[in-house]
Amino acid sequence: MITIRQIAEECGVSIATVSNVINGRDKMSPVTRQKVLDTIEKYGYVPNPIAKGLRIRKTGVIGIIMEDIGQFSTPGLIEGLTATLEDYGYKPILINMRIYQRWGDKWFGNESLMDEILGKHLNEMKVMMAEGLIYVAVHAREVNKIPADFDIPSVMVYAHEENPKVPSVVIDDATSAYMAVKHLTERGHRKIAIATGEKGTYHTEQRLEGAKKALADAGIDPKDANIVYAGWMKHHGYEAAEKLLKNDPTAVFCMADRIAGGLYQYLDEKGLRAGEDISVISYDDQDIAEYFIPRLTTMALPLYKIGDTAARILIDKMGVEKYADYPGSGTVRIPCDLVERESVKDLIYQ
Amino acid sequence: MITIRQIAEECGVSIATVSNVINGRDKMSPVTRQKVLDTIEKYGYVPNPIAKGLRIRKTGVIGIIMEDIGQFSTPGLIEGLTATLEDYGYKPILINMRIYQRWGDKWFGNESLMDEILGKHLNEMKVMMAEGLIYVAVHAREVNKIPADFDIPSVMVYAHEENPKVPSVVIDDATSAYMAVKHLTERGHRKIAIATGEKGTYHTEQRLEGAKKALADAGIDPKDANIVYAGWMKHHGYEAAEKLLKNDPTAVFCMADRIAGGLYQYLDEKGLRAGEDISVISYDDQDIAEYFIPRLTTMALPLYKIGDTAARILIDKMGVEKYADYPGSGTVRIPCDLVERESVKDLIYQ
DNA sequence: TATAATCAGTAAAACGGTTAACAATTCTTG
DNA sequence: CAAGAATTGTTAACCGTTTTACTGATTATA
Repeated sequence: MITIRQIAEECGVSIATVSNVINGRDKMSPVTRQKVLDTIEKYGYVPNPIAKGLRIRKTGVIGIIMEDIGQFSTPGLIEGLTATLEDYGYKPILINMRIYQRWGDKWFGNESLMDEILGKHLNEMKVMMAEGLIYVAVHAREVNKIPADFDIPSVMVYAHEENPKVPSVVIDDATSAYMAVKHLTERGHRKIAIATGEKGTYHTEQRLEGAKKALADAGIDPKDANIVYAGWMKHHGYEAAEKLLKNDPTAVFCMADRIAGGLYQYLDEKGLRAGEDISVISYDDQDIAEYFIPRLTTMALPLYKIGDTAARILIDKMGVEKYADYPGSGTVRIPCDLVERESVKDLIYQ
Repeated sequence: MITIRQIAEECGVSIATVSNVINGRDKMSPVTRQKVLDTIEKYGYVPNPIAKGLRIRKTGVIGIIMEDIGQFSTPGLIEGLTATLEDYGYKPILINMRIYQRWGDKWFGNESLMDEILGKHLNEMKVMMAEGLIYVAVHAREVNKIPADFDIPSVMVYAHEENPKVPSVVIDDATSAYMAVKHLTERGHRKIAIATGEKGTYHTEQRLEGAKKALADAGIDPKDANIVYAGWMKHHGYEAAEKLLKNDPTAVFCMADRIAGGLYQYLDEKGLRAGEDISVISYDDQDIAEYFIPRLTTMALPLYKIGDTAARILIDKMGVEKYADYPGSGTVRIPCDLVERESVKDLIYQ
C-alpha cells in the first residue's frame, strides 16, 4: 500500500506539502502542486482513511442499525437512506441486529437479548467513530431504544423515541388510513368493515383513528362500522374473514396487504370476488399486492421518502447544512400514497 | 472518549501493560492484571478500533457489496451472510452500489457507470482495510467484476467469476429445474410447457437444460415440450400465456414466480384455475408465492444457505479455519428446495 | 535601507493504540 | 553467594495521516 511518504519522496517535498495539496490548502507554488497531483495520479494514491480518521476524528460513516433486514419494508427504505447519505458524501454502513435469529430451518426471536445486542452495536458505533446513527425499528414496540447519554446524533425510523434528542420519522398512519376509507366512501361505499392489525399496537390504533374519522366525515357513524381485530399475518385475515363479512359490507379496509391476502383466500372459497362482489382496500403495497387477482388497491408505504427524510434530518443535525423543510427535532409523519388497482368497485359511476 | 493512557495512569502502570492485559499477553502479576481489568470495567473502556486498525493493519471488517439491495433475493442472503460472519467475529458492512438509481419517482439504470462505481467501492474497501469482500451480483451478466490485481480475498455470489482467485457460490439452476419438472412427471404429467426467463441468459439456459433432462429421463422427447421464451417479469408471463397453453398442456413450469403471476392472470381471464385445470410449478419462492390462489408450488431459492456458504468460503480463504466441506476455489452450486403448495395436481393418485 | 509582510514550504507533535527490545526485580540453583 | 533464569514491567518506535508553529527567502512598505 502506497503512503503519503512515498509520494512526498518521489516529489522531493515534505509530507506536509503533499497533505496540503490533497486537502486543498493553497500554500504551494502551482508547479509543486501539479507535480504532487501528477504523482498521486500516477500511483493511484488515496489517503488511508484509518489514519486520517484517527487524526481528524471524523470518518464520514453513518451507521444504519436495522432490527431485522428481512422485512418487506426495508429495501425501499435503505434505498432512500443510502442514496441521500451518499449524495452528501457520507458512507452509510448497514448493520443487521438480527433480533430474530435462525437456527437450522427455524427462527427464534431473542427480544430479551435485545438490549444487550443493541448496547453492543451502539458501542461499536461509538468506537468506529460513526458520525451519525439511524435506527430502523421494524419491530414496533413502545420501548426507548437510544439511551439518553448516547452522544452520536441519531434519528429513529418507523417508531417514536422518547429521548427528546432523537427525532423520528414515521408513517402517518392516521391520515393514510383516513385516505384509504375516504377512497371507499367517495365511491359510494357506506357499509364498511375494517380488519385491523394486532390489537393495541400503535399502528392499529392510529389507523383506526384515521379510518373512523373518514367514516364520520362521510356521515357514517363509526359505531356502525364492523371493526374486527385481526393481526398482521395472512392467517389472521383468513380467520377474521367470516366476522368481517357478517353484515354484508360492500367494502373492507384491511390494515395490511397480508390480511387482505387471507381475506382473498376466504373469498375464493366462498366463490366471491374482490372488486365485484366486495371491494377491498389495503395498506402497505408489498410486492404481493400486484399479484392478487384482482390486483389489490392499497396505500403504498412511502419507504423511499422516509429514508430520504431521515437522512436529511440526520445531516441537518450533524450541522452540515440546514434544511428549513425538515425540522431538527420532534417527529415527522409521512403519509402513504394511494395506488389504485382493481379491488375496489365504484358504486357511483359504473 | 477514554483512552488507554487514562486507564494506565489510573492504575499507575504503563500503557504497554494495559495493552498487554487487554490482549491477553501473560506478562504481569495477577494483582496488576486485576487492577487493570477493574479500571477498564469501571470506565467502560474499549480500545479505539481505528487506532488499533492503523497499528495492526486488521479491522475485522468484511465488505459486502451489493449491486442493488432492493431485490427480493437479497434479504435472505444477507441474513445468511451476516449471521455466519458475525459468528466468527467479523464485522460485516453492507454497501449498496445502486446500479439502478432513483430520480423522483423514476428509476434509471446506469450500467455504463458500473465499472466506475465498482472501482470506487473496491478502492474504498482496500482503503478501509476490509479483510474480505463478498460481491453480490443480483443483475446477472457475464462480466468479470473483480480485477485480477485486487488483493483482498473475495467471493462472488449469484454469478461466476472468471478470475480464478475468486470462488463463487451460485444457485444450482440445472438440478433445481430438473427437480421441478421431475415433480411434474412423477405426478403423471407428460404434456408440459415451459415459460423461460429472458432468452440467452445464463439462468434460463441452465434451467432449460435441467428441465429437458428431466423430460428425457421421464421418457418424453424434449422436442415435444412447448418451450416459450418469455422474460423475468409478470407481463412476460401474461404475454406468453396464450402460446404456452396452445397445445393443451397439463402442466407448465415457469422459471420465475413473477412469470407464474402473469400466467395466473391469464388463467383467471379464461376462467381456468391452476391446480385443477392446469398445473403450474415455478421457481424462486418469493413472498408472492404464498398469496397466489391456489398457492404456488415452487422451487425455493436457498438464499440463507448461499449466504452461509459464501461466508464460510471467505472465512476459509482468509485462513482462519478450514472447512473441508467447502472448497476454497471453483464454484459451488446449491440447489433449491421444493416447496409444495396447491398449484400442481397429482394425475396419478387422486 | 531597514523593517514588515508574504510566500513556499518544513519539522514535529499529535491521534490511540501495539509490540519488540530492554531493564529491574525476584527466584533458582550449583 | 554469585550467576543465570524467570518474572514483571517499561521505553520507545511505529502505523499514516493532519496541522500548528516555525523558517528562509523574496517582495513590499515606510
